[in-house]
Amino acid sequence: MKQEFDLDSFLPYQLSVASSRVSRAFAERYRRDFGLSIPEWRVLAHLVQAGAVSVREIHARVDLDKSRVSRAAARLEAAGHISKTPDPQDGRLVKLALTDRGRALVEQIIPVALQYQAELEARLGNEANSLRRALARLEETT
Amino acid sequence: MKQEFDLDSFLPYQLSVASSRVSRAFAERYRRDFGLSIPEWRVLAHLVQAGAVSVREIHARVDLDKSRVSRAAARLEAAGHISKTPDPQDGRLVKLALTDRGRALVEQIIPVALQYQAELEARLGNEANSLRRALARLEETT
DNA sequence: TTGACATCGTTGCACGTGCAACGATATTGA
DNA sequence: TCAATATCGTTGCACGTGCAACGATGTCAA
Repeated sequence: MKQEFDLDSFLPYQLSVASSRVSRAFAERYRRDFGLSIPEWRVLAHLVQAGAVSVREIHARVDLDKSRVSRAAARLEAAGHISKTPDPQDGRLVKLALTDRGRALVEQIIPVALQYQAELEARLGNEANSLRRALARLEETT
Repeated sequence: MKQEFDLDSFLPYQLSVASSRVSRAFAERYRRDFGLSIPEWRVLAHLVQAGAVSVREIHARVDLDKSRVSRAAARLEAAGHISKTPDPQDGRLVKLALTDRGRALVEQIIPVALQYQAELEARLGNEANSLRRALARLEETT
């Protein structure tokens, strides 16, 4: 039997290509405007909604290896965007929290992020909600 | 005004997480069973449907930087899965082609790939086609 | 109390990647 | 004809990442 296989219609490939293009474009935007990498942006975005939180928690919630979180946090601290303080209850934990400067930065980025999302949704048209549903389904069944 | 932002419902983030999980799981499968990386798999998959083809062409068609294609091709040649021959018409081009051994390998991988895709589609249920449509829409509007 | 084990965050290391530069070859235009 | 320019594939390099190992701290059971 003849082997038929079309990479272009292979779902994992389509997903990977779409994702890397979207990420690259978005990453370029906030790298240029704010000097941030993707892990740094994820850490900030989580802190703004979760308050003071440990590296471990971010690692678990945001799909980043703990070493990535650790290094992102180190850079963010060096830039004055977050503070790192040992947890008084549990000396193993390090609490990360936004500084005022960091919060101001995040509040600049969020509108840019939302606008980029809106551009994506405009490109997707009525498929936008389908995409969200499908991705949510994948998330649930992991 | 209070800033509201939920990373979990941010589309680029959802897309990135879903994609990296799918890719990681799939990559692990054919790394373990066949010793292949993602770029190598893409090169093989393209060769099986396109015949003898240049590095440049694969680079353009398969969303891989040409250095990645070049290195993947070097490894595949070392493993005896493809041949690299200079194009007689244009000395700058290198034609890549599957060897018999490479073709036999690809014919082993394809069923595994299709099965993994089927598992994904099973998880997605009736959202599978939505996802395909949405990804196609993103592809078109790039 | 204390020893074994678990968890946290950091770090060393190997590796893959993106990007730019390079030599080699082709093409183009004067 | 030949100099300028473009294209192709490879490679050097800097950098980010995943993984494992580590020291420090905490937990738990004997």
